[in-house]
Amino acid sequence: MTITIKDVAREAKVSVASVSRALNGNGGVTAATEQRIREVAARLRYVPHGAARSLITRRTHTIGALLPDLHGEFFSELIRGIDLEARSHGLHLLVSSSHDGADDAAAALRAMQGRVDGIVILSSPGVDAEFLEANLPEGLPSVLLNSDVKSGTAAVLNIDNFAGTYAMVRHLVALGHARIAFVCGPKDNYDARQREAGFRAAMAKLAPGEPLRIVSGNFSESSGYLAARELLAGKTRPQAVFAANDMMAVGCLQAFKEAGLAVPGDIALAGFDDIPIARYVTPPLSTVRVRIAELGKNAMDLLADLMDRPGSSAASVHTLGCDIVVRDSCGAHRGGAATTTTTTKKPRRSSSR
Amino acid sequence: MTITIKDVAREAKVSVASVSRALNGNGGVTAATEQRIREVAARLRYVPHGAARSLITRRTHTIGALLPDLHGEFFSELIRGIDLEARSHGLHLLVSSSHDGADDAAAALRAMQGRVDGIVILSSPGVDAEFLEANLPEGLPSVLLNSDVKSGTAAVLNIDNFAGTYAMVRHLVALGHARIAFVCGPKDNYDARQREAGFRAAMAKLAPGEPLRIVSGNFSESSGYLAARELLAGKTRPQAVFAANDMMAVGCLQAFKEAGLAVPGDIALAGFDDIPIARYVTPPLSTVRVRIAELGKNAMDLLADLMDRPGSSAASVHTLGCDIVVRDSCGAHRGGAATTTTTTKKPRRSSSR
DNA sequence: TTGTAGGCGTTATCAC
DNA sequence: GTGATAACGCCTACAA
Repeated sequence: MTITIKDVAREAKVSVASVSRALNGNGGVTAATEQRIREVAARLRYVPHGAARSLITRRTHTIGALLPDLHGEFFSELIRGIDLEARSHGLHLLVSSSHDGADDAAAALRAMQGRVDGIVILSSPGVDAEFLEANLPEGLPSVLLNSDVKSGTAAVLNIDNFAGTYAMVRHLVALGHARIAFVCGPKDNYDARQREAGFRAAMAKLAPGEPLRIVSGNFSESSGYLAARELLAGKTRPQAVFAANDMMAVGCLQAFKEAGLAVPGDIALAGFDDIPIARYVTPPLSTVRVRIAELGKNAMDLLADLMDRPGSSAASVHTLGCDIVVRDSCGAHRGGAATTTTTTKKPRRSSSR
Repeated sequence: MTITIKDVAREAKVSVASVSRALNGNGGVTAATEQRIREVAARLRYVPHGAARSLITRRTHTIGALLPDLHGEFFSELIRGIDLEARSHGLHLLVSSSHDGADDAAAALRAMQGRVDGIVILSSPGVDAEFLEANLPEGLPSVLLNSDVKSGTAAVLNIDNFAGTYAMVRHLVALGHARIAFVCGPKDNYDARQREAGFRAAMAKLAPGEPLRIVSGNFSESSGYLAARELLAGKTRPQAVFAANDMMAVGCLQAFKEAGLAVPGDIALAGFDDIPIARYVTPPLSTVRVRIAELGKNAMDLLADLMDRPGSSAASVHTLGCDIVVRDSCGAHRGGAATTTTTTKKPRRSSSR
């Protein structure tokens, strides 16, 4: 059937050991024999069997990505970023999406055993500290994304949701909008919680007198639509609405249009994520840009780092900053974009935040 | 280090054979011992080593996906579709994107040897019949997507670009637009070629007298913008513009707006793909919907089929139909949407088209 | 029912 | 420089 190293050895009249040496360029073989072996191998279209090689080498040259779902811009961009960087490290990518919560994720994690050299895990409701404690294979280098678990063994990389939200509120306030309402995301989502916290902190500091107006959504367009209707039904209409993600902002936009409100004339609007659609709605949506592909790239780099020096339980926390991108939806087109810098916190396990 | 079947065997005071039997549920082991073994395995957090198991089992429970790139809606939706169906077959997904052409793809294909049970290949310029002949591991079940190569060993699955374009032209003509211009895609892209062919055929049949107006683009938004400017610069302005994909249509839309033209009042516009953005531009874009996730699902099903009965060189050609979705950009909102049916051609290797 | 042993395809460690 | 041969972790005859 499929041809093995033995076939090459027989054909080239050498031992399998020599074939291995020649093909792996480890030296210890004459240029002449190496040449001959390479020719035979090429002629026979010999390709080493990955699993067999991994077994003895203890390396798969593959990293795993465990995601809750593959739906939407965020995930595809993230995978793209990871993949791009993985390639440049000479690594392959095994993706696994767990739709059905923690059990599913646990199974996926098990299946990765012996198939990957490291793993990137995007946190999701069921995937918390104790889950990882129980299911993460020991000694497997891993990077946690958008998670508040402080793992002793994994590196953690987060988006700076807090600073991003804060910056956007500052921008809105600077534009003269003090009565800002917030459409928050699902409570069990880490990013959503951070964004809401950022909003609360920013309002407390930047618009101290204003009563907090927060309505709940679930990151979906329709939930944004509903939230906007709820806001519009209130007695005092907000001057600006800040949605915790772009899709909800798009939903708000729809509701505003239906209500005959001009954006930003009658009401300003801002989102979070900067998904491609944000640029194409009318008016173009001001938002907080998350450089998702870069997040993936950084995660991969972090992982590669962990993989290079195994055992070094470099549990570290990193944060990727985000910019605010000003378009038309919150009025007063301005040039600059505030940028949150990327920071890295070293091992300190204290609960500093 | 990582714990193996031997550790479980020792701890449970049985042989490795019994552990294997117990854990794989093959029977031939007392309920009592199985119970004990399972407990020990759970306590030790034993997880079989994938590579080792694959080596003897000859199965990896993994399929590979070879894509030219991971950028854009199309790829992410495709992966999603594949992944979803792969999961339901109990298979994992190894993605590999080859950015640098054929050599890159060849390397990726080699690396998959022994790591996957089957493979889905999305065609790209360098990946043609002879490439596959040379690089596709023999006996590895494979499905080709959007490709015109008639492989003897692989199943082929295509979008019905031809019928989709044809249907859209019919719709435009029915709306009273006879002077339809076409913005085509890159010449080295299979889908692009098919769409142009569909347009030519449709125009010849449905608007016989009209001179053909075709300008070239490359599927990018900016190329669409440029193409529209070129069209507008001509002596007679077209009544409708049909872009070979949505991103180019979006570019056209921008150009029309800048030229002070109302869509669809002054000029109608249609695209192809139905990417999410299509719904959010103003006016919403009429387009030909490609059910990309379904394409991925079907590809996976085809592959699973091939994997089930190995050796059966069931080279077959399948086509996935597409609908036209009518929004506001081409005038006269109508309800229904023409649908191209999904067809399957059996083994016939003749060049029927 | 259970254990022993051989082999999957490769690399690594020895001898020669 | 080259060739046996022992791992790597697992499954599966075959024997007990």
